[in-house]
Amino acid sequence: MTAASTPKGERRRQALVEAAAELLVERGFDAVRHRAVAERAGLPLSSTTYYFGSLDELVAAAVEHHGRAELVRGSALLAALPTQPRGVDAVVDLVLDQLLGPPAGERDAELVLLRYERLVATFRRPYLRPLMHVLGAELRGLLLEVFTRSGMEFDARRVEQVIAIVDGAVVNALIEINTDPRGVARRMLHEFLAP
Amino acid sequence: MTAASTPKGERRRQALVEAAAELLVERGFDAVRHRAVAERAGLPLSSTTYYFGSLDELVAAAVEHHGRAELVRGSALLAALPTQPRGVDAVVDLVLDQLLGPPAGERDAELVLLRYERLVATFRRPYLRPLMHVLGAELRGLLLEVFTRSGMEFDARRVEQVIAIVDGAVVNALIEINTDPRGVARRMLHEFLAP
Amino acid sequence: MTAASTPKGERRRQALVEAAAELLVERGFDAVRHRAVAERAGLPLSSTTYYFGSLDELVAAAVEHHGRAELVRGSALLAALPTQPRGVDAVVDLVLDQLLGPPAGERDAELVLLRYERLVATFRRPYLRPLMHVLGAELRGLLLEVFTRSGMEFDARRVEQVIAIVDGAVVNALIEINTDPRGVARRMLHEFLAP
Amino acid sequence: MTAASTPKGERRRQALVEAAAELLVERGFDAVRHRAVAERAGLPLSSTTYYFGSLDELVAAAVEHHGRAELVRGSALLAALPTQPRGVDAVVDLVLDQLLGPPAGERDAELVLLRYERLVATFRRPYLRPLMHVLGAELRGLLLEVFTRSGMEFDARRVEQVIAIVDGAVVNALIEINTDPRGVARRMLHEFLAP
DNA sequence: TATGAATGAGTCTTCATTCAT
DNA sequence: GATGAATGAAGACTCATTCAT
Repeated sequence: MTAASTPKGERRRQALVEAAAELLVERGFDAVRHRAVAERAGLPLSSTTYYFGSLDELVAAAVEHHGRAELVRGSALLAALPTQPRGVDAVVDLVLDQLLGPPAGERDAELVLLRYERLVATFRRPYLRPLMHVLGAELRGLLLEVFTRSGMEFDARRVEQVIAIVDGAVVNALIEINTDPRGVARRMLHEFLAP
Repeated sequence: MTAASTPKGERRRQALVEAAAELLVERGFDAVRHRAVAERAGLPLSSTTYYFGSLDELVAAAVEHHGRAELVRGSALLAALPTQPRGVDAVVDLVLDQLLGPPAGERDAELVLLRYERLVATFRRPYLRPLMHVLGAELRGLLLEVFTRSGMEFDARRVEQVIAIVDGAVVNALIEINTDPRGVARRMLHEFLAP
Repeated sequence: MTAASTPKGERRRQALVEAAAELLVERGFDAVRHRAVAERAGLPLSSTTYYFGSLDELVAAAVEHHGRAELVRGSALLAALPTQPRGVDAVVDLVLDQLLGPPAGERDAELVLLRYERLVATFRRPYLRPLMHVLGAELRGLLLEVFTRSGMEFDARRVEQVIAIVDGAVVNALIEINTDPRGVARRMLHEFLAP
Repeated sequence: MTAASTPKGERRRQALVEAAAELLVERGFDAVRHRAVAERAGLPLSSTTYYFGSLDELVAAAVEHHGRAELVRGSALLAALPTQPRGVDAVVDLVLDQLLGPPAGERDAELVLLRYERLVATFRRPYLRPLMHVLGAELRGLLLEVFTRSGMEFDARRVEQVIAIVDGAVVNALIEINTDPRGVARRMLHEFLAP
């Protein structure tokens, strides 16, 4: 159903979005240029402006691409999560899974970074705001459910605190040479939830 | 002693740094360009490459300029702070003064934003790392002293939590339209310190 | 009979011509582009190349559209004009009605401008020449009749002088800020006819 | 004194202006593009934006180049003109020399055309207005002097009529295949001055 | 008969950096 | 020590036209 039934135009558009999304993680917002995207997608330069009215649109699509993928993954994790009381250690990891994505791998740091780059970048790119709000709301929903299924009665305010702790920890860890944002956040969140 | 005894070269260098620093707050890292800096400083274009080996050096100088200014201000606040027990409300404000700068008006958000833009930007600009570390260490020292003088026995770990709470709150507030990062951080920090 | 009996193709073609004609007055020859025309007509982009072999054809059609409309209006004015001796003042106005169109308000200048833009543009657009000749001949016929019905025995040469005076006056008035080509032409023509 | 003492930068700037001016006569306003100008001048593309802040500036310089050259030529003719009574025939030719430039040669028509293209183009290019006013004023001064030295007491109004007659005649002649604007204007002006 | 898709060529402009003086 | 001059590479975006369907 993918290759066969997806209209060709839609496939090319998708290829551009993916190319842009890759550049976004690898080299940041500044790297998402018409030329770079087209080359990576193996498509002519003008296809970028054909499928996207402006570079901003393409950037937004790339941000959304990542955001959606993260939410899909988060939802999947949640769907597989039985409702049962859990200890702090377990909950902390579930929270990090939702907030920072999969535990590790090659580009762990880059992928985590992107979550904060886009937050900060939104300030100077108002066109990202609506998208970021939607993404943020869905993430919070997921997180709330994680707590619920773990037997913890957290309200929205408490969830917000958890998010703040994790994000604050990560943002400050970003300047380390061999940064381990996940590790730092885990420690901090653990202390917070089990003082 | 300043104008008279400072060598001309040093003065011009400083003018460039200040111009770059202004651009940095106003329009972000991308706005720090040779041309823009030189024009704002009222100096010839090539003075930028004459005094700074590359644009990165200039960016680093601008970041340092802001960082140092913040620390100077923070130190001054601290110097004027009598040692005496304080309630949570008072401490929260002192912390925010150190972490986010003066309560401010006009460009409050921009100035706060810069603190996070540079944190996040450091990941892709390794040359900023040493500087950011020094700056961070000094800030933490200031913060620790604030707690000490307020009769609170916080250790480094606790300070780190406070920083995380504030930074996490702010970073998430950055996507709001009429963002009030300071207000959000105040609420969150208050809940954290006086649950 | 118009909407009902006009074949669909012919109607769409006409819509394109009208869109092009609008762009032509509003923003000049350069503004007549496939995209702009199609968008304004609310038709698909490729309909422009489908109904017109090239952009030039479309431009020519737009020029003709205006030229014909002016002649139709001029003929109507003439048809309503009783044969009777007239003073210079009255004749001057009748001439201006024919040469510059209705006294107008809002876009007076733009509409007048077009008459000269197309004259000048014809030099570099040979494909407009035959059309411009036909249009010019008909206009001269109208003008001659105006004089005749006003009791003035002007020959073709005299008509040519009148045209020159008006056109020369207008063309020179085009560089004024709040240009009043009609006013300028009226004064000049008056002096010419009643020295 | 030309090549030797003219600073190099000024020479290159001049080369660009001349290239632009050539394109302007040969192919009209639309042909004055960065690429085309740079290529014709044998200079790198970016030299065009180095010497001229925008394409408009370059276009204006090209227009001024022609305008000034015409005035210089007109002044020279005038300087060589003894004060003495002249017949209509002679005066007509002197007027045409001033208004249309040298009698003939290769690109006669193109050069004449430019005088009207720029008049008409000014309407949609407001930045040309001041320049066109200055040029126009100087031309009128020249013309007035021509009449004075020929023993004709023309006032500004009469001069304006003469200009209108010539310009109107030319503008209408521009649509002819083998256009002879000078000839047409001569006949018309003659009739006007010696009816 | 129509049109959506597509693109190569070109538009103006910006910029970091080099270099001769 | 200082800078005006210069430019290759790249930036976002536009457009007439072609073509498969």
